[in-house]
Amino acid sequence: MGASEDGARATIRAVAALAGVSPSTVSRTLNNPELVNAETRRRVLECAERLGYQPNRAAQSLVLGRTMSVGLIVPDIANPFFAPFIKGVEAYFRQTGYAVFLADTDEDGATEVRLAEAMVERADGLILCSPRMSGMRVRSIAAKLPVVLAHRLSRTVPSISMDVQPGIEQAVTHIHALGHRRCAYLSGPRDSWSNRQRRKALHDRCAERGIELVVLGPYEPRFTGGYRAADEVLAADVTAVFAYNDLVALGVRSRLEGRGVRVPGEISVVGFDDIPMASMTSPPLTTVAVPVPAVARGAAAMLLARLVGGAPGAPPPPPAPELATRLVIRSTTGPT
Amino acid sequence: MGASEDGARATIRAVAALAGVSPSTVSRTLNNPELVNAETRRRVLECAERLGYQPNRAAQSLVLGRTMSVGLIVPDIANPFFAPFIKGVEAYFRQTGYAVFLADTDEDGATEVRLAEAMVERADGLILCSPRMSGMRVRSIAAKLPVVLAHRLSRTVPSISMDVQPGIEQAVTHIHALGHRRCAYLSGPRDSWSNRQRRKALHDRCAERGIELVVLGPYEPRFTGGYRAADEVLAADVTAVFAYNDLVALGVRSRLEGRGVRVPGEISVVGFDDIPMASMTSPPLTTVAVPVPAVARGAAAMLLARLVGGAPGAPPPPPAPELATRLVIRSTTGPT
DNA sequence: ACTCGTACCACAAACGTTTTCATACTCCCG
DNA sequence: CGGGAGTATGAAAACGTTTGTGGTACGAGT
Repeated sequence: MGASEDGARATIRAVAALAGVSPSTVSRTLNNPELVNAETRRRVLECAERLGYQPNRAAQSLVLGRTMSVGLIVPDIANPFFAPFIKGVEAYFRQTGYAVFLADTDEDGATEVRLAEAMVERADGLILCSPRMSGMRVRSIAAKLPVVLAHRLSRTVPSISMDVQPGIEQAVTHIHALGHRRCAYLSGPRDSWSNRQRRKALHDRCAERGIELVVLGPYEPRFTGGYRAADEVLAADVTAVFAYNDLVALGVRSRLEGRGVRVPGEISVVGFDDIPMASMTSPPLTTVAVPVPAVARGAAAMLLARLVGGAPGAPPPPPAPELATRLVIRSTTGPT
Repeated sequence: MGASEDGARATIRAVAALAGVSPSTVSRTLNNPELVNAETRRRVLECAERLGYQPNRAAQSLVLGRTMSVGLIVPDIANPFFAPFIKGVEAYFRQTGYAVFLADTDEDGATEVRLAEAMVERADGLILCSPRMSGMRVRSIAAKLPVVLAHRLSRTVPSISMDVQPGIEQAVTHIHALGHRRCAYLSGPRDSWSNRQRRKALHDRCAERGIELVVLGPYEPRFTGGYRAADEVLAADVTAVFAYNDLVALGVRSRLEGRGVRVPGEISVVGFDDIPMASMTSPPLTTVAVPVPAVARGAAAMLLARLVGGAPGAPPPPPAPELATRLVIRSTTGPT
């Protein structure tokens, strides 16, 4: 770093003075190089380099009216389902010069709203991942800055989600083929859009095949939630359970085993998400895999498009085909 | 939300005009209320409320010279060890009005440096979690903005870490008591400070008790790393292994089981970190628990102190007593 | 030689705050 | 009744950029 730094950061004026030009010329060399003479450009660039000049972000933001950062709000960083999502979004924006603010709502709707409101001041755009807040709230926030919803679809706000149908179709077919006729769905948070999605799809597919589906819960979408669910599952007299997500599935399995119930011997368990852990436990979990990185990239791309393209028009594109879910059969499902 | 918003955000001038005062008075009402007349204050506040006025962050940053945001750089968000850390830091700063930028280095030293450099422009301070970069790099960055190191100790830069000794002491005692005399350490990333810490402590304690310690690796600190390690473990002819972290421990256990080796029947496994997953697998993992939330709070507090208190003096305080690690005995360790 | 065009650059305004300094008013005391 | 001490407010500078407007110099065309 061949910069001769005297503690204080170099301003544009300093490099202008050093190069013997005006600040505007420096600005232009940096932002519209083609507008300045080659020789001047060289000199300015050299001086900027020498002083280690970095434009002041605040000043830029002030005049340009944008902060070059975006917000990302997720329900729970500790939930392994969101890690690849966060990584995906971050990776995408890294190349674009945008920084991303991350916030964690602790699965709480009120916190979510507070955080989103706070983001309005600091970010140019916002990605709401699996938001819990009401559609009205979402619209109110979307009115203040570009928002895209991930893992939740909306007609009024650009949004992206995976297509839950194929995976659930496959799961129900699988369970039906194994001979199960009475199953349970362990539901997730009541205000979660994806919970409603999953429940409905499951309900429809089961009905089609004459499988009786009892809905249990809601349970908190963590390991401990599944733990709680297990006892209610045993009371419900079912031979297979679909869990809201893998964490819950893992929880049930663990508790079931603790109570001496064999999985899949006596009860089959199907998870949702296919988090890394799902393949690591023994027995590994049968689960519906979700193309999280694709959703993440999609969400990021949509937001970026709204950020650079001025037109707020263009209605949300339909879920792309690569966003389909699919069943991954491992070892927690077996014949009745 | 009784704001009458006409799309464009209200400026301080707008509320000044509405309240019939000068912008300076509005600014004072908001920042030094005691300096303005009670009646004026009431009126200004009301007008601000009515317009939904929110000070423009960029403008504030520009004049105040601070951005009210801090950076947090971690090696891997997907690693469950870091989730509570991130949450802890975020929760701490949430109350202080600072926002936190999160970045993920993908366990890569070069990426880490790049990200840290990028943070310099946008944040007032920086928390480097388990940094891989060289001490020189760290100092170079610390020269540009307040930095605190977490999970790595330094004499020149404020830093905080847990005390690894008690946990390792307990683990070695435990393993020794179970009759093991030849063990392996599955090392983590070569450039990781905590890896060196753990290896050294382990080495010393084992030597004291006449336990032979063979060091294997390095392995990448994930599940798959442990998978790879398992085969080398079998070749090393040991009866117990200490893994760099829980993910690796889980990986070995899984692969060992896959090769028909019973844990803890034939080989005992000790992890490190006590991530949530450690207690969920079967058998649950014996591991050295790390007080991550305490470290997170400590790091955040140290950074905040440097941010508000002007004096950069005060040398880093020694690790507080509550930051001790401790062994959690579960079911992956047993007698030889 | 004069004009016109082009290429390059400087000047200055603007972005929305905070804060210093000055001013006007009020009140109290001598 | 005049002056000094507060108290409350306004005017203006400053923070570091970007960008529109205008001016200068130079070459070419008539």
